[in-house]
Amino acid sequence: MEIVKLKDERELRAVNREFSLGEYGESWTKLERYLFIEIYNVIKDFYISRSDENIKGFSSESILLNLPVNKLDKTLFKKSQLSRDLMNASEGLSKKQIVLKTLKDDGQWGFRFISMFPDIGYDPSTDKNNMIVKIPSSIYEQMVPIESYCQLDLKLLSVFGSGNTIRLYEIFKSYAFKKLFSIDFNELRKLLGFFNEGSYQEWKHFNAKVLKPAVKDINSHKQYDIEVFYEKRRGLDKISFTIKTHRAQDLSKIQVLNLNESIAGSRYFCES
DNA sequence: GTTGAAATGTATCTGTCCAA
DNA sequence: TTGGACAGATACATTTCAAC
Repeated sequence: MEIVKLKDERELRAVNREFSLGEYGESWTKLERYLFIEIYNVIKDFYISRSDENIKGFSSESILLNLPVNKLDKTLFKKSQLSRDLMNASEGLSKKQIVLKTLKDDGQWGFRFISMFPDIGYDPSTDKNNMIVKIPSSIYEQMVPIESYCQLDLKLLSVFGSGNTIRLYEIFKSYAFKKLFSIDFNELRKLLGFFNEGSYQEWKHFNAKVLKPAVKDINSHKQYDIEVFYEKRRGLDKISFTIKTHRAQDLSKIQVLNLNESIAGSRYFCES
């Protein structure tokens, strides 16, 4: 695993804590996660009125955005293989979907499959500086409730060894403002997606294979962000977590944008 | 305080999957 | 083909807690 060098400047990303990349699909490569975060960042900047320079179009149906290729963190790509890595990660993202399933008492299944990035591309002959990403409204609407945002350390997301750690880091960060919070074992399994899969039904297995290694991983980088302590009393389902923040983050810059307001310098297409 | 059962923690092994 | 990550099972050690 890559060792993070101690630097003062950390790059933070605000991510809606109700909308986790850890929940959708089991296998995300690091580059797919990274591109997801960068796409997310463009949308977040737009919705908090920080920047709309990368928004090509916006309607009630979808949002179309530019992802500047030259601003991507080159250290995450293989040398001289940026374009190929980018294509592979984009292809991976194009296959990601949100799956919503419900089972009624009478045995009937309800379902909805939504592609997260139905149109993602890069055409250097047209625009060599930007990738184009189109996101349906049903996806980006899940991204925008600003009051639910928490700030994630981008470097940490790229360094964590497993998806379990990333998802738990997101969960811990979303509760970090509380300092102390409790959650039932099965509720935590649901958040991690294990409940539906039926995995880790016993606490000792869950603790040994998921929680403990993830907390150890997160705490090994505590100087950049948070340190996690937890306790589960015998016979109780409740797990008590204490989150210690070692590096304060500035939340004051995040503001809520009223979507009914007109956007200054609007170049967006409106729904007909 | 002692005891013993139950719960929990830890170490280790096997098998699977995936990327290099 | 190989090595690493991970899930799951098992055996054994340790801790907890209620009953006495």
